[in-house]
Amino acid sequence: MSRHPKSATTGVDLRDKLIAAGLEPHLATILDEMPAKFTQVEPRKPFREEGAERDEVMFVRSGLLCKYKSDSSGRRQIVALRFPGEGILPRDGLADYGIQAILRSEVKIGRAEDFDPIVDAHPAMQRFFWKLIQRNEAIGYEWLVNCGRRDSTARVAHLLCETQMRMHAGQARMTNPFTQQQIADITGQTSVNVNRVFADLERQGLIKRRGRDIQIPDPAEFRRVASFQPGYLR
Amino acid sequence: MSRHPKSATTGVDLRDKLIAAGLEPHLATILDEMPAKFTQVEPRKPFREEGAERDEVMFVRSGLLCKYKSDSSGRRQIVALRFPGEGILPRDGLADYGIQAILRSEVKIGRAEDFDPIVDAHPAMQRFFWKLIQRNEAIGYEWLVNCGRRDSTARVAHLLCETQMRMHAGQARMTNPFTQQQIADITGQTSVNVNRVFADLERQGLIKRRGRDIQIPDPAEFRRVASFQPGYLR
DNA sequence: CGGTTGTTTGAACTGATTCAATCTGTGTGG
DNA sequence: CCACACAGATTGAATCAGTTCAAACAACCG
Repeated sequence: MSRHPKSATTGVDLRDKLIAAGLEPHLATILDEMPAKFTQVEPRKPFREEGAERDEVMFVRSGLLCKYKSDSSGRRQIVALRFPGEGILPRDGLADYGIQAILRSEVKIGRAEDFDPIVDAHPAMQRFFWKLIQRNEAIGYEWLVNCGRRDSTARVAHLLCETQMRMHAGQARMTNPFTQQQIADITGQTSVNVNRVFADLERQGLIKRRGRDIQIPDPAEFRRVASFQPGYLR
Repeated sequence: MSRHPKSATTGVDLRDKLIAAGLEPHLATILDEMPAKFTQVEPRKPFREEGAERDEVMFVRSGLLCKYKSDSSGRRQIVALRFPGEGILPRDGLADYGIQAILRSEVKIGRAEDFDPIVDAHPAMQRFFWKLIQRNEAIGYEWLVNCGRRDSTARVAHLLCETQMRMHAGQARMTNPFTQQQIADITGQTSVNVNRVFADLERQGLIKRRGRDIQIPDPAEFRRVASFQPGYLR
């Protein structure tokens, strides 16, 4: 099975992406022309640490980033994902989470001091980011339900469904971008158990695997098992 | 043991609270004078349902509100709390969560159509709410770590520590506003187990209980057990 | 080829759930 | 003031889902 899948995700044009998400074209242009640099972020290497200054805006052009926190006992929890077209807004003060790449990613990084005045000057842009924040909030709530109330099978299946949507993949197949350890870090389990869940899902005929490629013969049934209701992704 | 503690939480002056949280006085006044009505919200009664329109701003004056979601199997997860002085911002479209009172609460409710123009007109107010949103985001991330990575004892202890801070109580004692069922709904457990955790904590001398009143003989040790780092609350 | 990362499997263990029963305050109506 | 209903807390026993530890295996990379 392929262990290191090529970053299959195609790079997106950020400006188009922002427009598709509802931002007016002329505002998207302003954002696009904001001084910024594109950076390659490698998986498994430290990128932004917990407790560091976070005075940057970041937009993911390709790949996949995660925000993570570590408990005092060192156990890691991934608390959010950022797919291509999504971003991480600056916050003042020290960030309580770190950032890492799940797949090799291209990230556009701008400074808060350039970003903030732009947003201040355009109420429409404000409203736009407001909505994005609310979407992220809704996803966070859904993750809490996932961790707190669903069994391990549903947790993994739900993550796959959400990932599928956020990658804009079809419902019948997808390429799983995560290692089993990362799925464990997202769903609050151990990698050993995630492995068993995958085996179970396959045994039940809910998925077929070929390396990281996953076929879903009956998407409706799969979503039922995952108790996945895509509404929260808007 | 007292079963129905009087809503011990004192009502706060919302304007003062907003100023204390960093909003400039003249902006606080504007918000304060926004058309709005005060409502009594009773615990355990439905207040705002999942999937309903959510075109209101709400500020908690006294008591305690929660946002909750239900899984398809009907299991309930509380995904956020709102203490006095905190608020719930409007979102466009249907909300994916319901709202209920944990304690009898007084809530100031305004319409989004009154609130939005005010925020649009004042970048400083924008920045203010931006920060509040980021605080809520940080709390959400911490809850994910709590549910995903800590054992049941730490989960309950952590919730108590956070509650203590957000209620502005001292570190050596507090009045627990939750039923054990609600703690279970927050920490992703069953009420039976929460009960056992409380018994354990007491047996270990980490807390002393008298009804809903909790004494914490050694706050530093308690926070260690909870792996509570208050930084995320700012 | 050797090193590294990720996946798979087994066996033993344990923390938490489930189900069911009991107990204890509180408030209500007679 | 008592009887009753009710919400919430407590406890026990059986069960089970998920962890832990350890080892083996597979795929890719330089």
